[in-house]
Amino acid sequence: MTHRQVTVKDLGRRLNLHFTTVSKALHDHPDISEQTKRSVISLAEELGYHPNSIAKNLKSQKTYTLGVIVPLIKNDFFSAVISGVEEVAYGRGFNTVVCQSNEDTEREAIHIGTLTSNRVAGVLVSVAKTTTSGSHFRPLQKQGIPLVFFDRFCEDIEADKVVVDDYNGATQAVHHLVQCGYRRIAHLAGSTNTSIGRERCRGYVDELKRNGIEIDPEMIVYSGFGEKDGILAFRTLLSRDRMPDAIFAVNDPVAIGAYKEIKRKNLKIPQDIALVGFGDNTLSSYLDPPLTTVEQSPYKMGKVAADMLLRRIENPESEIESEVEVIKTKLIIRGST
Amino acid sequence: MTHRQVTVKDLGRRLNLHFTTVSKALHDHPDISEQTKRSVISLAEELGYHPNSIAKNLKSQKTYTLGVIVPLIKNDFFSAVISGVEEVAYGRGFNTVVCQSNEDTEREAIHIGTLTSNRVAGVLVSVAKTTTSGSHFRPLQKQGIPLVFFDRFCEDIEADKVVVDDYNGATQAVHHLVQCGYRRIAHLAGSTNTSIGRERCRGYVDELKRNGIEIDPEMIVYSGFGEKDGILAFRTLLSRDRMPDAIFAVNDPVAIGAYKEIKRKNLKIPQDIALVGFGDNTLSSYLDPPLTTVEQSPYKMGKVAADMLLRRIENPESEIESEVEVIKTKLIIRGST
DNA sequence: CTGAAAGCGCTAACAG
DNA sequence: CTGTTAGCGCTTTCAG
Repeated sequence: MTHRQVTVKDLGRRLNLHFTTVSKALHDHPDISEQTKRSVISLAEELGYHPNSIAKNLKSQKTYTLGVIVPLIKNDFFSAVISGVEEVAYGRGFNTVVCQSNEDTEREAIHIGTLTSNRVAGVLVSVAKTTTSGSHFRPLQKQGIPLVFFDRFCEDIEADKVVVDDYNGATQAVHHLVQCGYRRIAHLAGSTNTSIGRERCRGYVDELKRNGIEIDPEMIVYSGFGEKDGILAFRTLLSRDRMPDAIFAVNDPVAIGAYKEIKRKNLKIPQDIALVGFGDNTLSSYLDPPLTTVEQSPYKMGKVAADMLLRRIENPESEIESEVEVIKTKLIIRGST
Repeated sequence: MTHRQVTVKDLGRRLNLHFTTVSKALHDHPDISEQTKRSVISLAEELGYHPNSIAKNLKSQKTYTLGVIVPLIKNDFFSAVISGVEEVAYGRGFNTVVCQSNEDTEREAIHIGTLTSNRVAGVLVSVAKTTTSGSHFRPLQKQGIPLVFFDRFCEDIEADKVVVDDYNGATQAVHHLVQCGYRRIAHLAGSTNTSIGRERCRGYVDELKRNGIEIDPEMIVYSGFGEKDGILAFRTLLSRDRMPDAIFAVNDPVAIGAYKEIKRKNLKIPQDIALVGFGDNTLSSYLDPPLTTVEQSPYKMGKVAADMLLRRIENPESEIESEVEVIKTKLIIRGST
């Protein structure tokens, strides 16, 4: 049953041809007679011959594989990015190998190692939360394997990036709240040691100022990026002096945490308190009322990132400075405001 | 900048050692003196040497890569499966290459082709909806590459499978409704040309019978698997003579469609009508009331499938009949019943 | 203890 | 038109 893999030699043996002749025939080389080509090709089909890409890659010192490392595949955002990456990779004849770091820097490093060993053509990474230094990405660069960060990146590594326009997304969200007449707008900020947290907070602050609304430090609660963080952050907010009339949350999970807590306190959204998220997670549109949020287009982000990477792969010598692509956001207005 | 990749020969040249000696040193071969080993290893680290897996694989005729083909990566269920696969693959030293078929048989076949060419160690597939014949999986089997189907499979291909226990999941759901005192239980069935649809419907019917409840054909509506199908199916149900007091939907999207429609008609869940889904989609727990549903454990399914595949890979000669693993379901009781 | 030689499957330059 | 040869980077005998 388990037939050994068919090779050009096998084909040659059966046809009394040298295996190199077979190889040329399969590549439609002009040297070879139509006659021979036909017989080779038909035998190849009959035996289910598939050229060994490993040998080919070894010879050519090239490979048609992209590596992707994400914190967690089973995640709305990242799986959509991967979908986008696979889509353009497939279209350009590349395969995609997917690795998850589980937010663990060491595991990230190990993945970089095996991807390097496998001589992937390029690597896409969204770094683990715990990753501070990017030194484990150096091997890639040493081997001349191009690297593109998406969404989360390392400051200390010079590489292409694709990021969401966090700042403008935040201003859009806050602008909308102001338009709706809210004035006491709170911000459930993520942790500000990530660029995402910093930029969204900056957008919030600037947009309030731009509208002549004073910044009240009491109205900013620093938390994490999860639903639980949202719950806790909202409680903290309530424990302070003055009630907000609207909340801009750093992302949808945090907004959803706040949402749950608001409902639990029997407050009405948006009458008592309006709520805006960031990310347009699938379930945000299913809440009651559905959540106003900022669209991040992860699928598009994956496509853009893969595209950048492939450009690098196809122009290996270009000493172009690293570039940053910014994915435009779009405000999605729903019932929560 | 773009340094050529470092090889054993490079190391050898720098140390005045033959490259085979270097190779042995790196593999901690007893032949080699500690002295030499140390110098080799330290130079390897210094130069950022990473063994070329391609060459290694070519030599050994082995590869440490699993291929996964799913209809769409950007999908709750499949991305969770992939997550599970990657998890166990990683733990056993394997990489995972992910391909999406976009529910297109031809694209599925192309993926099979490149995976075959890349001599992946094994392949996991959930087949595209449009796939009827499985003949494009033959090349794999011809090359002796093991294949495991998960969730969706081809009847005409002899291969290992991992499937959800649809029948018992359905009986659990219906049993629960009966326990709660509902008697007029409707079923929004999917299309019954899939095993999923058939088995869940069979479970529904049998469980009613087992409880002495007569089957009323008016209470079964055949639809598809999407939210829209749920909406339409519920309307159909209402247009018929008698109102159900509970609904068992073939999956969560259909249940959610019904849910929306029920709310639109100003009926109360579960007072006027109870609702059970199947699949435990993320958003089901966020509905108000949250949806009672049957857990499918896609993450676990991924793990089990990868495990089966790796077992085949590690025992290539075992002529064991193909096996079927059934993932047990679990009823998750929430507010909708 | 270290080196030489062969070969994994393929391609490409060169001979016949 | 077809065959020979060499080599991609590595491991694995087998000699020294």
